[in-house]
Amino acid sequence: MRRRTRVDKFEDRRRELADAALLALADLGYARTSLRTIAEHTQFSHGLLHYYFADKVELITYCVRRYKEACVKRYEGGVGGAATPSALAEACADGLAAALEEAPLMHRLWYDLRSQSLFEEAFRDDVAEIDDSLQEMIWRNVRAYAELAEAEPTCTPPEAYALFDGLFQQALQRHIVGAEDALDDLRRGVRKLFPRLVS
Amino acid sequence: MRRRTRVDKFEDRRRELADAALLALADLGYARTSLRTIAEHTQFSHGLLHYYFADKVELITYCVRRYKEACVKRYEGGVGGAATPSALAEACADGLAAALEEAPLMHRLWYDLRSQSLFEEAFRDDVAEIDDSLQEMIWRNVRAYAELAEAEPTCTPPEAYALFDGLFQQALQRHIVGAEDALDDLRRGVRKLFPRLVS
DNA sequence: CCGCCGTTTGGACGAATGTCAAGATTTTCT
DNA sequence: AGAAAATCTTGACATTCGTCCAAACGGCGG
Repeated sequence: MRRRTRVDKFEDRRRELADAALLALADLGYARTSLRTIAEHTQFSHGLLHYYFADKVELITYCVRRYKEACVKRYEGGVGGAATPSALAEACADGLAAALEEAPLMHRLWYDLRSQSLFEEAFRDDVAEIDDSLQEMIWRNVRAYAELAEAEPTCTPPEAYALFDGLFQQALQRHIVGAEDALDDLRRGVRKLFPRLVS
Repeated sequence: MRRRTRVDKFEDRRRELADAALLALADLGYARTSLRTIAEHTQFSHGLLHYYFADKVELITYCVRRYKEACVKRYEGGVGGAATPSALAEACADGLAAALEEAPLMHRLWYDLRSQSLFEEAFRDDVAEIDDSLQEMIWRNVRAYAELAEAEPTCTPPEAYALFDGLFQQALQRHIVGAEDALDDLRRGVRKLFPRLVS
């Protein structure tokens, strides 16, 4: 009982600090975010970060894992109630576009961290896990589309994920620089992609 | 005449320093590359960098432009002598896979810089230019494929680029972490993508 | 040979960084 | 209430960063 509350409080504060760190990272990007700027996004001083995290790498990796939690929670609902193939494609397209519109800075951070993981091995495992769960999410949709269309997928799960991710990343780029048709183009591109991936 | 040689020497040295900087950036990534580490990749001292470049941003942007030069030069040749659609697709697939295998660290740097451009506005214009030329390169191939197949492209140039880029980026990720089938999967993915993009 | 001018060096600067520890403060338990 | 444990602040440290500058180097025309 007592032990429970103690570790729980500790973990709660870790989460709180990580969430603040994620906001700072989303604002400035990995390269420009220091521990002190992270602390400025909280109500605490910078020294506290080293009470809850051994060093900067542990903090960042914890942030990445936390981001992943929110990510899979968001997408695991999936698009269940679609009766026709095109309805499913449209629902998926709207979902991706909504995700982009809702939190573009978080997705920008995701691509930043994924790039960083190619240089910093400490991030690779967590980033790979997130990539896997995103790939699963995409594949569930492709498989569901194929079933509704009474066809078979003509691509592998990594292939499908790469294609969808390419569309999403480009849309994010254009959305961030202010292109107003980025979201619509993303929706259109996603809708058109589904039929290209089944027999 | 004399003036020519002076400015030429100046520009030559700028190029030389930028090339060394690109090697350092490819090694360490943007976030971890300082002016002193760049200087260590040259035969000169760190002070010299400020003789040839006003500040770090100007150096990096110059590097990005220089990278672009090499990029477009490499791809502008294109795949001219293909008689059948599948031959063209295979040539393009081999070209992209070869580019990845030949200089994976440079491509890693490209994706790093593209991510940075989402945070640092100073890089955006140069990055956008490179993206445009890559998009053109992809579109030339898609159009050529459509002609050989006596069909019409069913996608826009940005769409095509996004899809190819998604495949390439994933292949790069997997290649860098040591996946041995990354190159083969990239070739297969590219070959299969062409027929999906024409009527 | 000297003096000039473009080049290069190496050190210095202030600011910012990650890390750490000692002390102050708050919470918790008896 | 008082002791013990936790949480948090504060200031300091050694480095490293981008930037700047005075001095030294080197080739070339006079």
